[in-house]
Amino acid sequence: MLDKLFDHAQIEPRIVEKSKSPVAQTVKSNVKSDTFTITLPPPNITGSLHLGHAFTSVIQDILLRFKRQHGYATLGQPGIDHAGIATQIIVANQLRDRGINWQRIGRSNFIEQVWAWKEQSGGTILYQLVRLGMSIDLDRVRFTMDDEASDAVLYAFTQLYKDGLIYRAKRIVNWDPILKTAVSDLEVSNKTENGKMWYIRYPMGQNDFITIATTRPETLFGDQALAVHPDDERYKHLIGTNVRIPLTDRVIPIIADECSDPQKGSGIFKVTPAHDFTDFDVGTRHNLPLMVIMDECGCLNDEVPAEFRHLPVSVARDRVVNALNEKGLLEKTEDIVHSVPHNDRSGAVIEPMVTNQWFLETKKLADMAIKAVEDGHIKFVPEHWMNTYFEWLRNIQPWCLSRQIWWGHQIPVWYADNGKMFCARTEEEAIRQAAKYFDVDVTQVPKLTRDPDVLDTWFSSALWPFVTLGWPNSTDELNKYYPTDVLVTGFDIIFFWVSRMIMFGLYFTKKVPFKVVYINPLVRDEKGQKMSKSKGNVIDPLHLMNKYGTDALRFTLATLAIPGRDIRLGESLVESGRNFITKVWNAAKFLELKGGTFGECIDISASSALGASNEQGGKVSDIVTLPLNQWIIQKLFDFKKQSKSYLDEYRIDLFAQSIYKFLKDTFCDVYIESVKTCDDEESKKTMAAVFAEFLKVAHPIMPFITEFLWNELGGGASSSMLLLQSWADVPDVEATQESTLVEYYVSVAEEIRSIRGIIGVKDKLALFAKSNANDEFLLNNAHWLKVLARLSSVEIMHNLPAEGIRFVVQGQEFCLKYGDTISAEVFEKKVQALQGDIQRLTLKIGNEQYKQAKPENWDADVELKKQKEWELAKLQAYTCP
RNA sequence: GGUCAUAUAGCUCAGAGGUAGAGCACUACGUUGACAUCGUAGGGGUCACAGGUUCGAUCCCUGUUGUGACCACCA
Repeated sequence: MLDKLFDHAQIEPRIVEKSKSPVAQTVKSNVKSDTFTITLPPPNITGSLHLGHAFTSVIQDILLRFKRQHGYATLGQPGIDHAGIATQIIVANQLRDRGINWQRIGRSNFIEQVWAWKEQSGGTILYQLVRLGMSIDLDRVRFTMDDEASDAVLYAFTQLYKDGLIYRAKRIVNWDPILKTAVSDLEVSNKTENGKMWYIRYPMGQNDFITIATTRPETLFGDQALAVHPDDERYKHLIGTNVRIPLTDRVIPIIADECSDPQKGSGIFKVTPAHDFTDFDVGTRHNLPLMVIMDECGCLNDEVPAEFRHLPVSVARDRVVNALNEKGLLEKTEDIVHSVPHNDRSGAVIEPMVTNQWFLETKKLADMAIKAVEDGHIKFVPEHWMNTYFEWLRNIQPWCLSRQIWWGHQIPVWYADNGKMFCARTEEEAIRQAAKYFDVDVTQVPKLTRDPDVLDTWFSSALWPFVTLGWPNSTDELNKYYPTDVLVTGFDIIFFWVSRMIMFGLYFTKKVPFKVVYINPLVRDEKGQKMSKSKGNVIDPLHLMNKYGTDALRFTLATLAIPGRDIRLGESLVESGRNFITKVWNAAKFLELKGGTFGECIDISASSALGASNEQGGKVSDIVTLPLNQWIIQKLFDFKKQSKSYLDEYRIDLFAQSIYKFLKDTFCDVYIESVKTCDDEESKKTMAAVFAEFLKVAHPIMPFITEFLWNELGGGASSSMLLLQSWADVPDVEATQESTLVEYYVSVAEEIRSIRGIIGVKDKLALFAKSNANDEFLLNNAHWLKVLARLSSVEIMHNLPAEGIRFVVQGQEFCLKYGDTISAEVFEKKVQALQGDIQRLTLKIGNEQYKQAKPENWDADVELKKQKEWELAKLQAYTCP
């Protein structure tokens, strides 16, 4: 006996436990050659489950379960990411809180601390994902810094180095003076701030000067030139002459460069190649020296006059401005609003600075990646995200790979004292290379020093889809599961991750890493705000799961998986999701009450009699005789077909909707209500069969309740778990006459209900139907029509009574008798509605071109108009009290 | 400055070239063989605006406006 409500807290853990082995098994299975693979985006080891994870995960799991049910060898590859900078910050802060300075304990001690922390907290999120119903095998969890992944990273790096795509260069990068590392331009976000524009006079000759505008006066010590536009009449004559940098004795030239915009500022700009991105390019064009005037902490260094040395930028700026002012070299100051680059993670103001870094030449890789999508080898869902992808790749810059932090994959390059580099997967190999280079025995090689930098976290992430399957070794798994099928992720990491996986996938494996990129919407709060800890509007998925059940949360998220639109999630939505789960539960209770079980039900699977006869144009009447049962089975087939096609198109939202509609509108509202009037075996068995099929279809979205009911109502007795039950085969059957008539009388019932609303009568009504070819059917099926339409009796007549409300459905006349009266108001309303319809139809029918363009539609409209006119006439014939 | 998305009921959002839909909220009624975490019914929309294509546009095209996001620039 089922309880009053579904007790998710009790049942969910049991189902999780029970599912482990079959989930793991389906990965190993070699029965079927078809595979389906999703590499789960590895969450950070610092992470805990938030709604964004929950949402992405549910979408992935729905796809995984759907495919697994259909017999695919299904792999959802789990893993976690070492998240270089993010993790280093967290562990450093933890040490600080314990009174330990992370820099002082040294690199190897620090890394030991991170590993310890990883062991302790890493992976919690994976258990949370399993609670969410993710059908993944935790024995397969990989880590982006495990031994295999590390080897793969070294392999990839050395390969790219050998191919000449990786190089070390002194170039301008985004420098974070707090973390003391380079960061990628993707990690930099610009914040709009109030600032000032200073107009500074650069002395020229004896008494003359030239004015330039800048927001960064403290960088003037690094200036190498002033630039004007070659066609700017105001300054043309100055090109080639010199000016003196204020506060110094250094003299720099005035140069001509196209990129100077006469409209901006004073039309002249100072060129500081070592500390500004555009200036770097100008400097390169004009062979200007790179003079770095800052240290790694963002303080001015010894290149500047003594009084400004070792000052942080902000302090130095004020001092420089004051000094300029005192010397009369500050012309004016303007308040402006401008954007300033920040690092989100550390909060630091980014200083563009020239440093030695490792770069990856990306142009060729990007071209390959662009082509793969252009040629349709990779599809984006929704498609428009392609544009974002293309836009970035077409303007791609070299990828700065190196980070000056400790936690990560250390760059596999060793230096000899003379600066010679040896790139190798191991130190031994580097020594061998050095021995060859120095032409000495390996034991005689001078001391080599390994590059202290580590790789950008996304380097290892970019290899993830194939590293998790054993690459660079040619493993069975790699051959079987790669390329993977779908990548589900957020639009915010299209640049960081998606495009880089595609580049590396194509480069290293010569194959696309995945065939479809499903970009899922961003989860926001009820007001449309981005959820964030600082705003305090974060909804904890664990809270929702505890309160409403995991199935409720999954169902709710699924209904919201609308492509191309951010979703707003409030608790009330999950509540209505929970209500639907309860509805499923209650339908099961009714089936149980009726004595229906899955062990004894009509076999409507593909192998059944229907399936066999289907080849000869089988009909549902071959397996059930009662019209109601034929009808519901036909509805079920439609539902299954529709559901599958929605999932094939990644319309998870419509899939959820079709589950909702079938269960509620079709199965509960019509079928269960009608079947209450039937006490025969066939109906019981049909109901059981249809509900069993429903559970199969609904399973990917609500695995817990469906699995439980499957077992509870006898499905588990004869076979394995629901998660392995296929609902793939849907026979293509023609509607039987009986089921068509059921459909028809259901619509008659709907019409009666709406009339009842109009006349405002609640009592049971007597229905008279004009005799026609369906008389016998109507008599035999009046029992359920009476329930659906709340009728006291159904009678067939050749001449309908003169009194009562007349209506027509598809040409058949009906009359409803009632004791009450119609109020003048509702009567008038109905008349107006009919008149409006008739007027609209008259106009439409009068359109000669319409008649010619769509004759079938036109005929239907003519018929419809006749009916409406008839109905109106009957209504008006009725004397309104 | 560039790109993309988006505008439909009080709210959150589906939708199709030919009568505008759901859920929530609201109103009324209701415990009739599962279900009050419910049922039955109801009110409520110039489908942002302006052009164009079409016999017909809320839907397709163009433009405008609002909103959101991303990229770039920022002397």
